[in-house]
Amino acid sequence: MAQGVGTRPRGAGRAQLHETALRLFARDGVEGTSLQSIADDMGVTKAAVYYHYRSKDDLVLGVLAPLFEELDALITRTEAHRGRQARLDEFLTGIVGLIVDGHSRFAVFAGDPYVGRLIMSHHDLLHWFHRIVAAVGADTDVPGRAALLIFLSGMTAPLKDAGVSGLPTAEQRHLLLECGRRLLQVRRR
Amino acid sequence: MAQGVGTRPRGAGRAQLHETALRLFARDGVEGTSLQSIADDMGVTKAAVYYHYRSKDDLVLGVLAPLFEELDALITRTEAHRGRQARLDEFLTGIVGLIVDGHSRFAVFAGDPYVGRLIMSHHDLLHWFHRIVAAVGADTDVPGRAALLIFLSGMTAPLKDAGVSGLPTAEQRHLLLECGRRLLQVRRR
DNA sequence: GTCTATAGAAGGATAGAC
DNA sequence: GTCTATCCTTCTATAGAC
Repeated sequence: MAQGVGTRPRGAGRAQLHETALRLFARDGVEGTSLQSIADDMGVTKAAVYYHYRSKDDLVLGVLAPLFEELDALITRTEAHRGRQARLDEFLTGIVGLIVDGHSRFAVFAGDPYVGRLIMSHHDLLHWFHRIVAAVGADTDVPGRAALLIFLSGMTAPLKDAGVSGLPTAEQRHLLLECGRRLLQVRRR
Repeated sequence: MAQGVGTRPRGAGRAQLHETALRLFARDGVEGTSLQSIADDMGVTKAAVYYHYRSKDDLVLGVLAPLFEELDALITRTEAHRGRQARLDEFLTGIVGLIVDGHSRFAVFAGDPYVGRLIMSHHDLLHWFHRIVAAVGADTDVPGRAALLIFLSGMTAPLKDAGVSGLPTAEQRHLLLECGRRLLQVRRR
């Protein structure tokens, strides 16, 4: 069956490259991972990597691309709800799912200094963040924004803990969701 | 006045080196900061940096050293309290203080992949984490540990937000403390 | 689609003059 | 305490054979 644009079968090598690169990025950081080490891990040479992407930056963006799409869809879904509580719930559920099932893509996205700078100059991370902030109604509310930031940037940490990563993913989701709800619950003065 | 061990005045250059290195580490990540760029920023040469530290790893540890001492003191102080609630309170207040007043030392410590690996092989980060976990009584409690991890690793994010970093430090402390309390409050089933 | 070979830049680190 | 000069390694990236 034809599966997309063009006739060329878009290599299985590409999928393996994504998988390998993501794993090393998550473990050693993007700047701590050379194209050489990726190639070594795959048992090929650097030049084989350059066949798929013409620069390291491109590779990083390529690896993160699926996350960008899912993030975009989640925000759109969130914006469709009415009422802050409903939006918060949709967003939290969705983002927790992305993190637990995302094979550490989110950790690389949110935790790596190199990625931060890269995104800032390509996709504009700020645009997404503003949409998120507005979608959950935290744009006029400094404490709310602070809580959201803590959650977004801290959320991936428990998954590296042995006691948590050993749990079934359903429980991981539940655990993170609990934390998110506790942290982001609106407070009346 | 004699001020410490030895006769040599432990240069003012060293203090400036610490300040510069910390600023660049926080902005670009440790691996994204070359000794060359540090030297350039200070208006000296690489060799001048090597006078103070014999390797980059040593420089990183030197820059973080004050944090290690403060962290150690805080944990000891926390362990002295009786009752989980009192310990949690002492710890939260202390750690928030370290982060707000620490000139981004904690951000580099907790957020940089390079530092993670470095500490693992020198000071043993795990030892500290276990002491922290035990001190606030989260060692047998997986959800509690997850919440603690989210807080410790996410806590520095709001301070990079313009709306938060513009506040007086007293309010920043209050804001973070609120989030910590909400997140770490013990839940009965 | 994968390889060898190599260019060219940048990084960490050292020796020794001033 | 800071400099110049240099070494060695590693990195990104390209050219061109198979």
